[in-house]
Amino acid sequence: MRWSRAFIPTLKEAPSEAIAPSHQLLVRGGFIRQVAAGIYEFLPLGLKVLKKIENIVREEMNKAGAQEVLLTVLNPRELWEETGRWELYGDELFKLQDRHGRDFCLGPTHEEEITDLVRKEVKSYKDLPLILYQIQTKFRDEKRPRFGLIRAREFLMKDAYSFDTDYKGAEEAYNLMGETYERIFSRIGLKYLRVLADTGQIGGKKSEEFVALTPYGEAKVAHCEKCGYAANAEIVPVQKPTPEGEEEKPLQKVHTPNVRTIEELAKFLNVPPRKILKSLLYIVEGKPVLVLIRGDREVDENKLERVLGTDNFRLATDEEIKEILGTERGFVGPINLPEGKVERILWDNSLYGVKNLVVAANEPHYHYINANPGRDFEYGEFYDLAEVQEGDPCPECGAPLRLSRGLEIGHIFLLGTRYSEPMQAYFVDRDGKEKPIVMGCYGIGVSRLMSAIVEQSYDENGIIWPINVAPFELEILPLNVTDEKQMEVAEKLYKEALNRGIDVIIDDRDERAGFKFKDADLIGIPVRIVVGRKVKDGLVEIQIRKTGERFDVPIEEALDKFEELKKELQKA
RNA sequence: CGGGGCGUAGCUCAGGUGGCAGAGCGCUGGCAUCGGGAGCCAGAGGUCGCGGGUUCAAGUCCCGCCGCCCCGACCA
Repeated sequence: MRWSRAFIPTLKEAPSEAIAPSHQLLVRGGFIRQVAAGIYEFLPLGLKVLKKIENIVREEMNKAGAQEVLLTVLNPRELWEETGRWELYGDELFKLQDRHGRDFCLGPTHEEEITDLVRKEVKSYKDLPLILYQIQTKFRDEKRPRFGLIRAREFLMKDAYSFDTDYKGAEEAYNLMGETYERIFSRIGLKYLRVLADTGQIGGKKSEEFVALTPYGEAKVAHCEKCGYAANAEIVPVQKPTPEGEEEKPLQKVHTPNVRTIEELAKFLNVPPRKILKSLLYIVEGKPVLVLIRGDREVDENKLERVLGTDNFRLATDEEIKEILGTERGFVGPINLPEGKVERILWDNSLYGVKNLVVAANEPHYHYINANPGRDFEYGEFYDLAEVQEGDPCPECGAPLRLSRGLEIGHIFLLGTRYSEPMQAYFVDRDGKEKPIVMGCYGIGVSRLMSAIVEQSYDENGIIWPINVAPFELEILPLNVTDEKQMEVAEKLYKEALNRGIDVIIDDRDERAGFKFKDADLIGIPVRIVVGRKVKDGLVEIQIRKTGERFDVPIEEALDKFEELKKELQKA
């Protein structure tokens, strides 16, 4: 490619709406452009990277024996009615009608369609096992699209589905996909964690996420350096503490004017937050539910959802607190509750066995000190509702857990018969009996990967692409295009690089050197050969984007040296 | 969906109290220059998000709508 003819609209400044580094750099580097919230165009450079990622995914999937198909974007409503997801998927489903008024959706995922295909064609155990996959654009009307490609409403996904005669086979497929994912993410050059996860809306028996470690990620993961345990924070159990042996002191009511938050209270009464009982009033399916937790802990609403069995809940508003409990925010507690007003009281494990607590009095501007559950008010049902914290004991070995933020780039599910049963995807087994196919499903966010890579690999000058996914492997940069000798050498190197099959770009624009260096850094080409004054001594300079290293080599050795460097960069 | 912010040139932004539409960068032409977005001269470029209202007069004040971004809950 000749830069003078290329469509690479780079920007000196980041657009104001971009916050995440990957979003800013992908826009500035001319990889993507936004059309609407969460909807992006891929420009030539962006598409090149996307295709390289896609091909790595494809190669590894094929190696694992999976077969590529291409399903449809437009899905008829009937298919989604069969699994109940036309309703369950909710507003995230993009719905539309054809000219006859028939309902369709734009596929957000393809369990329904693939199961439909397989149930029609697979009749016997002889047709199994089978793994099918596709790389296709998905549509989800996300509540909040964010951070460029990180959470988009239209995005490229690789989705795979496995079909087996029994759980043993399904588990083998699941494990095979897990290993395949590890190979894919390693080849792409990502630092990631494989963690246990919630099966969530998709359903099923078991699932793991692959999380790219980056501070801009949306997922919180906990991992144990001692035993290797790793899980999405929302499923990490937090154990009950050992009961305190402290002696119970007499209950005392104290005036706490306008002291509402845990921090204010801790300061005002000079007690540590862990000695404060925090009470949160939730409205669950329209009914008030009180959640109690230790002052130094936060409620994990994913855990709460599992305990409540519904996602239809939210914190009560100030008005609701007044109306239901007759008190104000900050002064809600389990003591002196008005009779029959609260549907249910849930205790977090963190409060187990704690003594002499600070508890709000359910009366504005008053708290109790030295309140003791069991003596001053009743214990209730205990549950694990707390967010895991850095240093909490590992559920496997007890060593302190570490917390990191990350970006979910892949997710594998052992589905079982969640889809095959309702959709009646049966096969006839060796024993002549009809049985439901046992399924698994496996997703990779292909376009999201592009952002994940950038999040893990950039500096103040721009992107640093791993060589396997870089838009070009090599840039040849003649400093002065009006210098005949320089151009002659640059052109010669360019043509020979093309002959050798190197993915190369030559910056043949009549621009100042600094300008061209800035652009090259921004778009992140891993290696460049600078052709400058030293050509008259038979030398060119090689520069490595990642390390900033630069050194002279004889012109005729430059491309050999590049190929050597490429191998090293692929290993790193 | 709850809370907050922002919409003015291609980009980043400035435009007290209502009174001629602005800057830097980019773009076009010219000059100069050629190892880190340097400089000089000249020029083009606007439905001030959209609709209504108040006013002699609205980018500015009021009402409604739309769009985009951020925090929270959900997902690859």
